[in-house]
Amino acid sequence: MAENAPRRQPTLDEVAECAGVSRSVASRALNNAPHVSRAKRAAVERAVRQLGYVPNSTARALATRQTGAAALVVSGEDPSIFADPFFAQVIVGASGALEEADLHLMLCLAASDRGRKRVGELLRSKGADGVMLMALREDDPLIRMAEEAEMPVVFGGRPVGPAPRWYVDVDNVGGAREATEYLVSRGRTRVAAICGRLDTEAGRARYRGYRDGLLAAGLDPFPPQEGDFTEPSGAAAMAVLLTKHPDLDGVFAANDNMAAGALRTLREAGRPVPADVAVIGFDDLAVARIADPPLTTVHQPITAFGREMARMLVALVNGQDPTPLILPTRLVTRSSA
Amino acid sequence: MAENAPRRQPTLDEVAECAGVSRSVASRALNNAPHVSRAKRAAVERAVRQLGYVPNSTARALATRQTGAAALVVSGEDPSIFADPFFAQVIVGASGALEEADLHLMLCLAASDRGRKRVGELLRSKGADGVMLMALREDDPLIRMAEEAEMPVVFGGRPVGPAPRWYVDVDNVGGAREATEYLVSRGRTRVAAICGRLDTEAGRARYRGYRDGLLAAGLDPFPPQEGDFTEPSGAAAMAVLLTKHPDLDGVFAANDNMAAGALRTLREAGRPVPADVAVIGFDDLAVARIADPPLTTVHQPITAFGREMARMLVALVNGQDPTPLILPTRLVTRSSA
DNA sequence: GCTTCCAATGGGAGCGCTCCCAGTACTCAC
DNA sequence: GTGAGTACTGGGAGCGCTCCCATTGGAAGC
Repeated sequence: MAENAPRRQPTLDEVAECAGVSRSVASRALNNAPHVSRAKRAAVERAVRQLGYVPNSTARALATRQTGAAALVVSGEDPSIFADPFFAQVIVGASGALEEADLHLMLCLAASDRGRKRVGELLRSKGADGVMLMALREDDPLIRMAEEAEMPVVFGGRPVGPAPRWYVDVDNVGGAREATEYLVSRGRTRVAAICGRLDTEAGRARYRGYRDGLLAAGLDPFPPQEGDFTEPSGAAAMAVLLTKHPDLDGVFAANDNMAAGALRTLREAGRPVPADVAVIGFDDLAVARIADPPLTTVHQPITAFGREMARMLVALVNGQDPTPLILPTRLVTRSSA
Repeated sequence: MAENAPRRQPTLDEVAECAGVSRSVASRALNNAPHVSRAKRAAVERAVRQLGYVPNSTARALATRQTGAAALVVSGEDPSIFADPFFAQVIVGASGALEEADLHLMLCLAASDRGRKRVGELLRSKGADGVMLMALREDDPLIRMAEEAEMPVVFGGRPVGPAPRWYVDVDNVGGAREATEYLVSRGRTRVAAICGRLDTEAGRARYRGYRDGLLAAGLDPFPPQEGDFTEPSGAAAMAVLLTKHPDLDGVFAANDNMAAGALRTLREAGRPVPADVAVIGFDDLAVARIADPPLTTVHQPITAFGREMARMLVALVNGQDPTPLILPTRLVTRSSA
């Protein structure tokens, strides 16, 4: 009669019985722990194979107080922020590093009150062993949540305000400065900036780098023309700049999406790039290569960024105390500047 | 002395004690179950607030045999497949639907033997309540794993071979056919195809649609020029086509990435688009709008695709038996054709 | 031959929650 | 006043695993 019952997954007890050992021995054998004789170890392995046993991860999690999962939280005011290919690359890197540590990846788009509330509960209910936080804005409620969670937290990109204990970031200031200096070195003197959201640290830092670069060359920085890191916002910002400063001859955009938008606006306005206006981006996403003309841009190692963030979290979960990391950028010259 | 101990999260027992009720009553109150007096319900709520109690999700999962998580598995031979912005949009949709059902999202890039093995273990160890499978190739080992997992499985896009019981797909044949017919209606008579991987159902179906469209118009289909859905592969395929069939006047690319690549090759070859060669894509990703000229393409509702996939899985998890779903496509005309 | 020591063993107590079920108290109809 | 019915209540048995610890038996040392 049990024959037709929906066959449950076998349990450790059944494996132990089948192997003629106690549950303890079976458990130790399974976890490659010492104090198991060769013979019994073999017997357990046989039983595992015979019964098709796989340990129940939930039960294990309860007993060990470790879930075997890490959460990657992407903040934002609406989920479409995640459509930026930047995040996909981060995930590729993070996923690889987590795989090495045998952790699963939980992805949380915290882009609504509901979403943020769920993240809070995930953290407080010990639903993951640690968290990676990205795309935080100034006074982001997630910052508090993370602090209150008694759980390792790694910031992917410093938040606005005091630097957290553990983070991975990119040299935003340096990269932006290098880009601007490059523009200047190519003879541009009226270089405007399409900057990213100024309620993010990346947005601010890149504008600072731009400003530093111009000041160092004795040129006047333009006031920030703010976009939100999307292509349309870049196109719009470029249009405004063209009206306000028709004589500009260079543009630093705080990311490639906005640079692509700027390119579009310039094309529509009949301002040839780079002959008339030089454009430079930031990120070195696929769009930089596809754009017409191909974008000169500040490359940042996005996959490495994700990887290092995950590695830092793994270290934290293992009780270590890693140090913050700032990844270098590098200028990639193509045709737009 | 307990004062200085690292304060553990309070447990249900402590909440119960603090509220002066039994654990059972506290549990019922927490889950809004019946058979709890107003007074005790209030007492429990007060205790919860006072102690800052949050139920431990692992313990709950063990007791209920439900993890509260759904896995999204992206197959592929290397993780970079995930860099395709297509997946990000799917995730936005899926994430929203899962949020409604209060499920968390586990993301698995099964792009190595190790990765696939981990997915297998996730499924068999009951690490999630259900799975969504995407980007499967012919004879993909994940198909078997999914079958063997005693867990709801939804396919995002039919796999090559017999249709699974539950899937969400897009009308690939119809969309490709409409695109091709559009090209023909605009007077193109020598229309080539840059098709996607032919070991995926989407790749095959779109080629079929292309072929059907040409045959219906009494024109000869070109043999498939295969790419792998990436921009460089599209550029390469276009180069080959240009050599083999210099007289072509239209190209149907099986996705926007490859269409963008084709555009690049055509530009470099000095073949104006669409004057000389008309190009049409598939997906309607951001790149289609950014491309120069902006791509005419087959729009598919990607976010809805993700959402419906997740909803189907939720229905399955709730014991319902949803029916497969095929989403419509729609031609979006811009300038490339 | 008798301690000493240690690898191997298995019983049992959790981990923190849900849920069955027996028991209690109370209302209401007759 | 009695019995049936009903809304609460809390004890206890799991869910499937890990891990502490007391126990055992054989090898090693004298």
